[in-house]
Amino acid sequence: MPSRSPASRTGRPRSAAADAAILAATRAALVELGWSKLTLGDVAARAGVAKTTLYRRWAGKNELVVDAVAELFDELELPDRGSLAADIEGVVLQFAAILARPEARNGLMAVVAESTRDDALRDRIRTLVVERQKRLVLQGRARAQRRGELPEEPDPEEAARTVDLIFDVVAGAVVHRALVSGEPADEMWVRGFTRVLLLGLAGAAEDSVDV
Amino acid sequence: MPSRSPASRTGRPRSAAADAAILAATRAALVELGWSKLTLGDVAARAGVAKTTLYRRWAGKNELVVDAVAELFDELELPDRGSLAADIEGVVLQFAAILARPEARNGLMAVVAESTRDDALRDRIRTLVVERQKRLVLQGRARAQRRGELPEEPDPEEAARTVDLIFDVVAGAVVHRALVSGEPADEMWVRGFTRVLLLGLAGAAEDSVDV
DNA sequence: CGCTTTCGCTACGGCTCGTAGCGTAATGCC
DNA sequence: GGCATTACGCTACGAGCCGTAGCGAAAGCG
Repeated sequence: MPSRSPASRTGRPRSAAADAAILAATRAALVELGWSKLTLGDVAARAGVAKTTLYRRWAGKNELVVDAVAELFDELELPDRGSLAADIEGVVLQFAAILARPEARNGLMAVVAESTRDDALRDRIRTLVVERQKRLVLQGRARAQRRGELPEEPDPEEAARTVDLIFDVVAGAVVHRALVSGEPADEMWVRGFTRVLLLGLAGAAEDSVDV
Repeated sequence: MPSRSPASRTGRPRSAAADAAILAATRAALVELGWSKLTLGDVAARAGVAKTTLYRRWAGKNELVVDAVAELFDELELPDRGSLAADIEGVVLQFAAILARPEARNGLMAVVAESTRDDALRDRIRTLVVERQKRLVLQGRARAQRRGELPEEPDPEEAARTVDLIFDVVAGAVVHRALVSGEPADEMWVRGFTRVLLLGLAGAAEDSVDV
């Protein structure tokens, strides 16, 4: 996902291997050095690439790290586990596993912080990371509605608001657990979370319903 | 909250006014420059203080920004609004208002990202920012239990897990809405969120209960 | 008054940044 | 094959920030 050259069909093509090497080197540098101490010169050296090559493809550190981290979220899937609760638990555990990796924790939050002052960066994150996650919410919700576990929402605007809300609650809770509270979102936590999400605070405490 | 000098009762005392000026200058610099372009030299110049003075009090950029941002959360309170739902809505709106300020958005996420590689910084954030917020959850929960809106939880370990869960859900959702989705956590959103939190996904869609 | 600590100022080596310049390598088109 | 075009590796550079040292002056305390 480096910055595309404007449709040039002639000349030497860019090395796809270099792209992969640079992104992998970026993740490795994130693990070892963290965001603030990561330098583009170091990344280039790790990737076995000249610094100038790196600058020809990415505008700066922010864009590079977004692309490097975004690849981590490619593996996210939503297999049908039979019930809404099981689907949620499955995808949340996947999400938590990604956030447990140091390159994700470190890089993701940093670029999100930077994106509050950079609209282009915000769009990049939205396209490469956020939208892919949100698609899972849409998918799981539609599936639950087919099962009759969630009511249909005729108004499309209202439905969009609901999806956004669910997404912020789910993704926000997992991220906060992993990064701010700094404790693992393990199976026990995910069960409790799913229970609250489906039944609410009062309902979750009751022993009667098994999820 | 700068690094304390080891109990020296003699000599020239540190200027408290300088502390306040430095923290205010840090917030101003966060607004104008953002985290990555903020330099300690610039902060010192804004505060009308020598750069060396700044380094005598704070170990580095991370610690300084944590302290500067932490002050923003001092105003958080939990007035009794009569019901759990109203209490939640009130405190969430306060929290959202703080996160709407650019110095909070920008600085907070950046130091959280850095804290994934710095245990001392993580503790600092926990003490100065997170614990104060969590106290509100404890307080609101106890109040709701007195009202009979939430069940008592005899096992203290279980109760602690519940409080942690609620905290991650509430704070995480608001932060994610404000910073990742990048849309305001306004009254309409907060109402929808509170509804889901109390009633769960299925229950929130029903029209029968007014919260 | 002396003792102690802080303060402002200047200066410094070291690091990273992002770019420019050059020669070379790899492709498409004729 | 020759040519135009683009990517690549390498070197070098001015600029900016970092964090620290050293100094004299200022502000408290007994």
